[in-house]
Amino acid sequence: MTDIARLAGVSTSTVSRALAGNPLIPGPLREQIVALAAAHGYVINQSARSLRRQKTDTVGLVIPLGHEAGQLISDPFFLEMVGRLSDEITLRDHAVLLHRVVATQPGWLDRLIGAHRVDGLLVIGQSDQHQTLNAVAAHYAPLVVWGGHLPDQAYCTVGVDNVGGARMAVEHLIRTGRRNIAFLGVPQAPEVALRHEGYRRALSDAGISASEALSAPAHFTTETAYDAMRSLIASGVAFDGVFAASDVIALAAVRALKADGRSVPQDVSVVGFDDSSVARYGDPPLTTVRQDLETAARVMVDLLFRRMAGERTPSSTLAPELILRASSSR
Amino acid sequence: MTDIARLAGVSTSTVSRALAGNPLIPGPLREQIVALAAAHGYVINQSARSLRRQKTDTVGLVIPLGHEAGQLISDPFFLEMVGRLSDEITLRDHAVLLHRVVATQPGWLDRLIGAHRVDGLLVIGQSDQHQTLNAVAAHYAPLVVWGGHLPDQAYCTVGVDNVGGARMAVEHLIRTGRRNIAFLGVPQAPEVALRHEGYRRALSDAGISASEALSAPAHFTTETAYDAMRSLIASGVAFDGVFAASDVIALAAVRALKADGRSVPQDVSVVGFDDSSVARYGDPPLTTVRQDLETAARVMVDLLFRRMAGERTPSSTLAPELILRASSSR
DNA sequence: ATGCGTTGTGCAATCGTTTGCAAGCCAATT
DNA sequence: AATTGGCTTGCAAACGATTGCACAACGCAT
Repeated sequence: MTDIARLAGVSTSTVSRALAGNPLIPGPLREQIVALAAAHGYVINQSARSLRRQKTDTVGLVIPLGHEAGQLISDPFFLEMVGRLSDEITLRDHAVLLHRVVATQPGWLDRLIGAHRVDGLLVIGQSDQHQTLNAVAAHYAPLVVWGGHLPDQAYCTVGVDNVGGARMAVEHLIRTGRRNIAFLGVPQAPEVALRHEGYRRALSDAGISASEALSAPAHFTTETAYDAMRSLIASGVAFDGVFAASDVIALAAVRALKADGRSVPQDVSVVGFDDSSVARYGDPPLTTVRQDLETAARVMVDLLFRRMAGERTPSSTLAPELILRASSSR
Repeated sequence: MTDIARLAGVSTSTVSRALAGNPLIPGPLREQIVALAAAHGYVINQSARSLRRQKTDTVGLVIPLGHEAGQLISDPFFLEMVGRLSDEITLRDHAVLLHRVVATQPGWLDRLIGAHRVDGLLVIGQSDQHQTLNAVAAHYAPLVVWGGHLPDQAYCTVGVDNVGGARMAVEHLIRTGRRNIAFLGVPQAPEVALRHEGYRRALSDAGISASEALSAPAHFTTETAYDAMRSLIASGVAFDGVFAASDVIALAAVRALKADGRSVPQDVSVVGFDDSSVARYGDPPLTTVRQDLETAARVMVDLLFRRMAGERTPSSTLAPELILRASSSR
C-alpha cells in the first residue's frame, strides 16, 4: 500500500480510504488510485485488515465428527450442505473456513472462537456435542447449528421436524401393511434420537409395540450400516419394513438385504431420510423424508448474519416432506 | 496475551515463546504459562499471528465454476474431493479456506493470492481457466491443480489419465458389441476434452467413424445432462451405447433413456466417469471409470506441501480403473 | 576481584492496515 | 482583514502477535 501511495503521490491513509470507497476522497482521485492499484496488482492484505478491524468477513463451517467411527467427511448429505452453505455465504461476500473437528477435546469450540479467524460459526450437525454447544452459546452469539431441536437448548438451531418426518415415514410403512418395522441409526446424535422418537410414536399410535430387538445401531457410514443390517438379519428377528436414519444407511441396508436374497420392496420396504442425491438414483429409488437443503442453507445463513449484526434470533424448524419412490410398496 | 503475561509475572515475549514451545523458556515456567493460558481460555489471535509471521497455516480450496451454467457446487465428485482434501489438510494441522469462484473476472486468482489469506492453493478442476492458471504459475509456486494434463502446461497437476480412462470405457462398449456410441459432455473443460479424445481414438482404432451427431453438450449438472440426452434422442440418430463425461451425466442420461422407453443395458449400454458415490447405488448400478479420490487427495496435498516448502514438483498422473456394473452388458 | 560463558528474560521494532483527530487550504461571510 | 466553515489530506496510534538483539544474573575458572 505504501508503494501505491508513493506512486499516487498521496499518503497511505488516502489510499486506504480510496480503496474502501470512502466518500471523503473525491471521485476522480479515488478512481485514479483504484486504477493504479489494479494496474499494479495490488491487493489488500487480509491479515492486517482483519487485525485492525477486528473482523474477518469470514464464516466458519464446522463439521463435528465426534460420535463417528469413520475419520472423514463422507455423508453426501453433509457434503451437499457444505456446498449449499458455501454458495449462500459467498453470495454475501464472506469467505468460508471449513473445520473438520474429529478429536473433540473439551474446549475445541472455544478455541475455534478464540482464534478470531471467523465472525460467526455454522455447525453442521450436533453430533454428541449438545452440552458443549449449550455452554458456548451463553457467551457467543453468532452461532447457528443445523440439527434437532431439543427442549433445554440455549443455542439457535435450524432443522426439520425430525419427529414429524420420522412419523410420516413410519406411518407410510404401516399404511402399506407393514407391521414389523426395524430402525437403523445411533441415537447419540439428537437428530437420530428424535427420528427414533417419531418412529416409536408412530408405532404406538398404531397399537404396535416397538421391540428393542428391531433397533440396530448404524452410524452415518456405509460400512457400519451394512454391518448393522447384516447382524439384524443374522439375529433372526422377523421384519418387513426398515426405517433408516439416513439415505446412506438405507441404501447400505438395501444392499445387505439383497445380499441375503430378500427383495425390496416385495419382502421388505425401506425408507430413508434426507433425500440426498443418492436417494433418487438408488436401486430401487429410495422412498425418503426430504430435507430441503436449499431453504435450510438460506435460513441458516440468514439467521447467522442477523446474529452477527447483534440481533437475537429464535430457532427455526422446517417442514419435512415424504417422497414416495420404489423402495417401499404402495 | 498481555493479561496472561501480567498474571504470570513475565513479559509478553516470554508468554509468546512459552506458548510456541520455544526451548529458550525452561520447562517448568513454560508449563505454568501454558496452564495459565488454558485456565483463562486464552487463544492466540490468528490474524495478528499471520500478519507477523507472514504465513497463515491455511490452504485455499478453489472450485472454479467458470464454464458451468449452474451457480452451485453440486457435483458429488467435486464435493467428495472437497471432503477428502479437507481431511488430508487437517491432518497436517492446516486450516481450509473454501473458495467458490463463479464470476471469473480476469485476475481472480491473483486477487486470491494477493490477499495473503493462504499459504497455498488447491484448485479442483481447471474449468476453462487453463490460461489463467498458466499465467499465475509463472510467479506463484504453491499451487496444485486437479485436472487434465495438457501439453503446454506450466502448473502442477494431479489427475487420472483421462484419455486412457475414456479409451477403456469405450473399448469395453465396443467389445460388448456396441457400435454407435454417443458422447455426453462439454469439451471446454480440459478433462472432458481429453475424455472426448480417448473416445475418438478408441472408435477410430476399432475402425468406427465417429459421427459428430453422436456428441451432445452436457454440463456437470443433472438438468443440462438430461436435456442433452433428450435432444439426442429427439434428433433421431441411432445409438446403442453412451459414454458420459461424469457419473451425474450418465445417471441423468439413464433417466432420460428410461423415460423414452429404452432399457439399460439391453437397448443402450451406459458408462460413466468418476465412480462417485451415486454410481454404485444407481439403478442400474453404473459401469464407470474410477478415479481413486483417496490417493488423489493424498498426492495433491503432498505435492502442495512440498511446493510450499520450496520444492519444485512435477505433475502426477494416476491410473484410472474400469468398474464393471450392470449399466453395460457383458 | 575480574573475566567469561551460559542461560533466561525483556525491550522495542515490525508485520500492513484503518481511523480519530488535527491541520491545511480556500472561498464565503462579516 | 479577520473569521468561519467546508473539503481534503496526513500524522500517528492502534490492532496483537513474533523475534533480533541486548542485557542481567549466575556459576565457574583465573
